Amino acid sequence: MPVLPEPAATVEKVDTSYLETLMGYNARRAALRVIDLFSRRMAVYELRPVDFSVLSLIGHNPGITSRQLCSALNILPPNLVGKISSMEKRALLARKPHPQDRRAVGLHLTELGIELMSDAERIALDLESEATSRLSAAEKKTLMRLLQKIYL
Amino acid sequence: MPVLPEPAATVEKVDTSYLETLMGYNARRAALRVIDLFSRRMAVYELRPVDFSVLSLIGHNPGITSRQLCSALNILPPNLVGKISSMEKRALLARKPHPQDRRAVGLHLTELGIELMSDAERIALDLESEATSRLSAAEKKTLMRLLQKIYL
DNA sequence: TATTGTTATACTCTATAACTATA
DNA sequence: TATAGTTATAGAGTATAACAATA
Repeated sequence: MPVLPEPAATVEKVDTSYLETLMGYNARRAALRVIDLFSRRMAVYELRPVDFSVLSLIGHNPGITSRQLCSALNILPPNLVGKISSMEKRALLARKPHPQDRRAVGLHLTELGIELMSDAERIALDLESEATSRLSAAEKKTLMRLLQKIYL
Repeated sequence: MPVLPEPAATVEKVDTSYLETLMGYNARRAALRVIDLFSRRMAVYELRPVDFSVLSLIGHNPGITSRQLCSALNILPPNLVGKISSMEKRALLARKPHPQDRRAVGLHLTELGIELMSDAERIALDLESEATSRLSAAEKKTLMRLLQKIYL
């Protein structure tokens, strides 16, 4: 009977089953997948995911302040400043004096901003259904609801 | 009859309902929530989420190569080099010559690495159940399955 | 020729401290 | 004294190009 050589430690197929039991791992991988697709599709509009969220919230909440945006989107004020001024330079949004508080600034979409977001929201809808193409309508609804139970 | 002044555009409560219809938004917010918790709990071990994934895959796949790690975790080779050498300096992992391919390096956990990951995986389990405390066991299982249908 | 691992490097994202003007 | 917005800056994450050694 021949003596088999000690098998060398090599990995044929990587076993990821443990990581796949962790919610953090699954949520991160899924989020990155959708966001990568989003970034590629929105590149023509030069809108990153957070830019899109900011413009969308301004569009649906005319007069919203920077502070309110930061709270709603969980971003820090210093990191919003550059985005706002950049999008103001692109004439996508306008800053107006806040009627009650002279420290604050009310944010509004311009006509150009409204048009761009109209296109962008249509693109977003397409890319979302592409990213979730393997889920049924009921599964999508369930997934959204369960995700919101985590972060809301 | 008094003429009411034109109401100023101020936002009382921010309406986020549109964003909450987007999978990308929900997945990103939920992932960031779990990962923030993870980062804070793992700070004592100086393990970031990706470091944990790397050590975990090495632990469950002794002899795995950098290239295999990059493919499995969707990270780029140049961004793994620093992590590997840093964790080698901390004596958490060892690099051994690959038995068949002299270009490659097989990665293995040290005794110290095994002990640290044993603790870390226990912490991870705790923090995961904290992050998903509002979900039933069945909901957790469903959520994992649906997330995997997006990225796997 | 193609692949593994690596260096250098640039760009983006995120975080903290400190300032100003208003409340 | 506290808050809205801002500046400066440091650190972490992510991307591409190019190289040496080996397949």
